[in-house]
Amino acid sequence: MTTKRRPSLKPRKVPQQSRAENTVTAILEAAASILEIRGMEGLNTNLVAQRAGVSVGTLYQYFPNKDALIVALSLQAQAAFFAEAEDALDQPTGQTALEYLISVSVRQQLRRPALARALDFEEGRPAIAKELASSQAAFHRLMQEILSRSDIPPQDNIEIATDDVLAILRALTDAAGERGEVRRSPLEHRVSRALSGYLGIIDTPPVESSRARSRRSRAS
Amino acid sequence: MTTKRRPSLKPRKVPQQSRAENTVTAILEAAASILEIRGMEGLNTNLVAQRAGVSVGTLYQYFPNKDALIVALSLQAQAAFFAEAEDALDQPTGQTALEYLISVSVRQQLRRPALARALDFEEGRPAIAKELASSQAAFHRLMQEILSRSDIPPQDNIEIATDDVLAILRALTDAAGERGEVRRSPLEHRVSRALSGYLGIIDTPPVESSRARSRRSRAS
Amino acid sequence: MTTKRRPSLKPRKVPQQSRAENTVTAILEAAASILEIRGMEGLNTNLVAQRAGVSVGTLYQYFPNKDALIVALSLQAQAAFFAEAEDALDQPTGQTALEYLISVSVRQQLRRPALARALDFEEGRPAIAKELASSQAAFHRLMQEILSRSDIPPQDNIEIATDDVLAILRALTDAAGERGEVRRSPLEHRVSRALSGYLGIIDTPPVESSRARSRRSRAS
Amino acid sequence: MTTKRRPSLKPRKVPQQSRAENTVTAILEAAASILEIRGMEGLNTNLVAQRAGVSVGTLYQYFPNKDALIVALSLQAQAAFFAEAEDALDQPTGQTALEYLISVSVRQQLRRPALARALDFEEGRPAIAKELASSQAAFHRLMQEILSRSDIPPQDNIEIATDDVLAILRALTDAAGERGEVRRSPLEHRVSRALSGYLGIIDTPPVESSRARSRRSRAS
DNA sequence: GATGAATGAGGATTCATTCAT
DNA sequence: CATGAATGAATCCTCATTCAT
Repeated sequence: MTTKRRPSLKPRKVPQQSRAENTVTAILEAAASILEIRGMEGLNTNLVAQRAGVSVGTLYQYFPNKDALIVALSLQAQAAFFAEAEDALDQPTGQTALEYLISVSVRQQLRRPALARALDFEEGRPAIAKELASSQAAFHRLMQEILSRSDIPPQDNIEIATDDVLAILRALTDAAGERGEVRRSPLEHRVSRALSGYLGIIDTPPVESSRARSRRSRAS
Repeated sequence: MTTKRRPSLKPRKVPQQSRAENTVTAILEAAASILEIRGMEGLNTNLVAQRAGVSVGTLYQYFPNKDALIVALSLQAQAAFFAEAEDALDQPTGQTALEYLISVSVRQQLRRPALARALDFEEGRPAIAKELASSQAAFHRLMQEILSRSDIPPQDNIEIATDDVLAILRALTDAAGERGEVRRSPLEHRVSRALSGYLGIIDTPPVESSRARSRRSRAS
Repeated sequence: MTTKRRPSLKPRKVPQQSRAENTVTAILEAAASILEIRGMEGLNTNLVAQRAGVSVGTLYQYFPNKDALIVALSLQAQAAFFAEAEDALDQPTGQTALEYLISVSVRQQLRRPALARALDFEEGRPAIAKELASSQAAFHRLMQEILSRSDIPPQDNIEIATDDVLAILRALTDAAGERGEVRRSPLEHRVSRALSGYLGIIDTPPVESSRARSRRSRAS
Repeated sequence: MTTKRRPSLKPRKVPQQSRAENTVTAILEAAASILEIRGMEGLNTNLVAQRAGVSVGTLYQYFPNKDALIVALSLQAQAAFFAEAEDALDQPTGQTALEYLISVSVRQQLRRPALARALDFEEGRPAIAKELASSQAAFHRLMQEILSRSDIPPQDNIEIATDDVLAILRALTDAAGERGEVRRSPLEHRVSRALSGYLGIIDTPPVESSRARSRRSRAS
């Protein structure tokens, strides 16, 4: 007992041998799959270790506590997302960049929808959010940069707009995942419409008709 | 239009507060305030009982288990919401009905934002969701009825659209609550824009001014 | 996890029903006997609960953690000691008061020597010492008051002298307990000699005999 | 008198530091400093290894278990003490020998007071005491030899007297260390008074001045 | 009905120690 | 010999729930 400093949620030690790397991977995958199937309430460190084929002690060599598992999983997902998402900046216009981002988000979310939802959920917990702050900020910056492009109507409060856009993105993809949707394109459209409306992007008439047409045909 | 006036699902007001009624109220309020301040992890039945000034035994007299507390709290919030929300059906058009609903949602959410968020969060848990299914369905029906009005563009899949609209509504109000926003009007605008975009509602310029007027009067 | 305040070591709740009082007594006695026989390393909350014939949960109703058990045990011992020790102040002279105190200490220590030693030991741990500070201070004051009597040579630094006297008292009684001594009188003599020497008290020959006599009668 | 000069029980100095020797030294020093700063509860083999810059495996190469670390540390301290303490036997009288021993003890204790206290503490644990028995016995013999000198009043029970003298010595030096005292001379006086009193040594007034003188010269 | 004492399964975490490389 | 990854028994502690009074 005595004094107990609040343990950081960062990984405790970096694996230095390859077998250790495997161990970490196995632990994370075990945690992911439990989270997916049983949710946070079914997640306990002993089970994770068992499923990963290691002892609890080993788990704790790499993760200081249970929350650190969630953090690591989130970070992993975010890194995967970011790797693809950054390319959005190469898009010529804000609108295409936004579409790109939507597409990436949707793709990621529908890969392991249940996991993604569970993580979205957990990321809301203060203890976790705190740890992910910097990573989240990177997202925020990326999105904000896109929203600041000249072809996107200027927003009253860019910070809030960014937050909201991300919230809508998450809400719709989570809902789709929960529903068991698997087709990406319809979801992308719906997100796109909500965001366009939110941001005040007018569907330019000429473009609109052609795009709408193609959408209609694709949607069938 | 379609429907006129149906009996609400929940009593509009609680009858003369009997002793038992008082106890239940005290317990729920204790649970609510704990949920608000410490979140779900800080909520435990012993603490709730203590804060409510009753014994745990008494708590279990009224609530069969912990989840029942959450369910009751949600139900209570939903009843309060529904009491106001039903009037949306009296609105002449789908658009005004939607605006009305947005307004009610925002108002409710900003009353006790932290509590509302916590409940939104918990309602996602299967165990809870199951209990709330019928109440949620009522919402869903209400919203769907509005979205089916003739002045709102027909949606490809009305079920999904309804879900999505509710998801967006929740996402934006939760985000606002988390941010500490207190002014309703800006939030209502933002939600309105997102939903209009999602639903394909074109903001007809002339209508806009009249809408703004009505909104102002409602906001008083 | 989240935030974890350092729990106080004070009893968690005061028993309000008589059976609860019995429970607390049983827990403390169980802890005492384990401490006596197996020492601190053999002491664990599950074992204490089992030996007390209650569940762990019950133990934790009354003691916030393991250390709180030690604290309670120490406090109990100190209270017992104090009850007798205070009468030392009624003695006419500092020297007789000191003798009186020695006698009380020796008697207490030899009642349950192993327990007393274990507690003396644990009281040294910062976490415990902190909690006992005020109780210890009372001792300190009592002793200091005695050492300040006119028939005891003035000490260079009364604080240090008090500390030292207590340390010697404890050291010799602990050593005696460890050795398995059971006779009080020889131990009292030895302590008395050490303290007299430390304090610079000259054993006035005539007085000595009378003191010896009185001691003998008290010892019966 | 009785004994002249016997070979010390421990090598006076460690031979040429081989690599293994260095490792052992590093481990012990790491353990010592942890013990000093965090006490026994902060001491764990993994930490010791890390602080010593070696792997746990290596630590276990040299020390069969954790207690062996404590034992080694104690043995080391006792060897250092003994190296100086033996010379006490060269003193002409029992009283000067005792003074000499007090002086050595005080000096040792005040070098690393926190460590010394922690070790004194641990040495009380049966598991440790058992291992140290023979080394402790050497102390005991040394002290007993001194107490048996003709200028020291004969004790009722020489075994007990020896024990008690050592206990007082330890108690007062530990208390001083805890208090943060750094000056040796006042502490030596206090110990000396307590022991003289205990042993029945009369402070012969004329002798007193000469003793003070000799003490001063030693203290330089 | 109310009380609050008691329960005990469940889960987090530590750390001495072993062992494959 | 050294390394550091892995082990898992041991312990602490929580909290939903039950039950005697």
